[in-house]
Amino acid sequence: MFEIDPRSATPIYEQIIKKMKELCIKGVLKPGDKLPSVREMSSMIIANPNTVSKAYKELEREGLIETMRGRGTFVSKMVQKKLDEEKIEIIKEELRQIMIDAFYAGISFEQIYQWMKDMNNEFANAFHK
Amino acid sequence: MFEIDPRSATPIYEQIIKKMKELCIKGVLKPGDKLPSVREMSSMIIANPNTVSKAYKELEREGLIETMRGRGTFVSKMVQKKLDEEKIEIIKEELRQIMIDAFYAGISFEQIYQWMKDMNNEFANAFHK
Amino acid sequence: MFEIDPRSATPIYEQIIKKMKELCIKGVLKPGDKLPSVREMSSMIIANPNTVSKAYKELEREGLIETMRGRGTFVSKMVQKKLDEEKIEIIKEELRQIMIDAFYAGISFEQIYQWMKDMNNEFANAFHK
Amino acid sequence: MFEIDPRSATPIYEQIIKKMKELCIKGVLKPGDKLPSVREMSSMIIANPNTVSKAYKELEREGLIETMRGRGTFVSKMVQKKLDEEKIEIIKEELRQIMIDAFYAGISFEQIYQWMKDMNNEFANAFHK
DNA sequence: GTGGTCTAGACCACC
DNA sequence: GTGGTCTAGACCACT
Repeated sequence: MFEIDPRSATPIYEQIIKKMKELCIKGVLKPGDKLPSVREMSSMIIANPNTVSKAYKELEREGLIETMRGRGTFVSKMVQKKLDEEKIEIIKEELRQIMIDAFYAGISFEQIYQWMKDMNNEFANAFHK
Repeated sequence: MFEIDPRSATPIYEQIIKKMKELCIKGVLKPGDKLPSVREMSSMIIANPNTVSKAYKELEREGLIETMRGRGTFVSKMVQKKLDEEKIEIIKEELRQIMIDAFYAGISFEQIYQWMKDMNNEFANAFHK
Repeated sequence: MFEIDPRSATPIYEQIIKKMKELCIKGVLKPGDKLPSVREMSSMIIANPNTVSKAYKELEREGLIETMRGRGTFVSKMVQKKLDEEKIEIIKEELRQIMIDAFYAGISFEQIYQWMKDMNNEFANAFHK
Repeated sequence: MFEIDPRSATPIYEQIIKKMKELCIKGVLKPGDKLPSVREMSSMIIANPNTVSKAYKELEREGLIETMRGRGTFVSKMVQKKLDEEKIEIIKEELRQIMIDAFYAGISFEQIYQWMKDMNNEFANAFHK
């Protein structure tokens, strides 16, 4: 369920953030659910508590999770999808880069579109609710 | 034409690589075209020559450009789109991450698809040739 | 009337203290009024009794409330405004910090002054008696 | 010029942030100026590099400073005072709390207003430009 | 040289 | 029990 690759080029804390977002969007983690404590998680994935803490703080800053002092960390009830112009521009640029990489890797336009549809399915059709 | 952002989180040498690929796919740079020399480029974008050199070497390794000793660096004639399973898997993972980020940024599925089509247009319909 | 935010970065016991002071200065709580017991309050705001107790003790130490053994806790009759040099210096530093934050948040000097006047009104003109 | 109190209740990294903002608003640090490197600063104030780094990152997130990879950290040229509703509400609440504390400390309304004007002077009249 | 990431281990406040 | 802060020291990528 929670796999982290310590050898990967992407930092561990980022892997945690990504995994968490994925679990939330897939509905595995629901609003109000308690997350493993920093120490629990750090021993689960064999990482330093500070590293987990860093991931949790970033997720909190983004509004996906909330920490209740002395009680633990929970999935937020209100995930307000705020339209941040700057953020949108960044995502668009990332998409452009992927399209370029995909082209050079010989991936077809249709293949990408198919992947997108598959992913939306995986995400419990999050995009069409 | 060649904008680099020294403040960006993505390394300068990577920005150069990306920009190069984009110019190639858009048709601004055509096979056989001569690239600015490392020194020219480094003074153009105000970067360390080593940084530019690193980008050129990586582009050469990927087969997009070729260095002719004593004559300069040129866009390759044959850009072989090699189907590298590993590379494809990486791109798919990146796409998944973009889909997740897009969801939380409030971007719609249709918006993403529209962007993709626009980009293909920008890229001289590279995907449908 | 008595809202506590368990998600806030400021500790719950501190939130209670602040809220109490606010209710006193606004005249909602008057000298001699009985406060909810620790247990009542803790169930009202869904907090640990120890947390409420800590807040009450601090308020008593500051002289705002008094505990009558066996009878309960009451708002003090004499709130002596003691001029503590150290305390004043702290408040001045806090004000300086707010001014800096306000500047970077794009808040105008006049806006701050207006807020101050509004708050004095809220506080039953406590400052001008 | 850069005094940090390791015994203070406010975390060192926060003290750095506050000091930095103050130096910027006072004009001691000007847009484009280079900041001491993380290591320099950490030895200057006798703190751990990680602690300084944390402060720098937060300042960067807030847009006051920018880091140029491998070159160092600089005061931003564009300090866009973005009107963040949430942030403004927080500042207003902090101001309310200060007013309450000031009242109980026996500080007069006029005294606070005078302080504000003095501070604006200190800040090179930042509020009235 | 610069900052970014990570670990190990410590102490503290809050609940 | 929880997370927040800090230190010491390490390794790495980028310029």
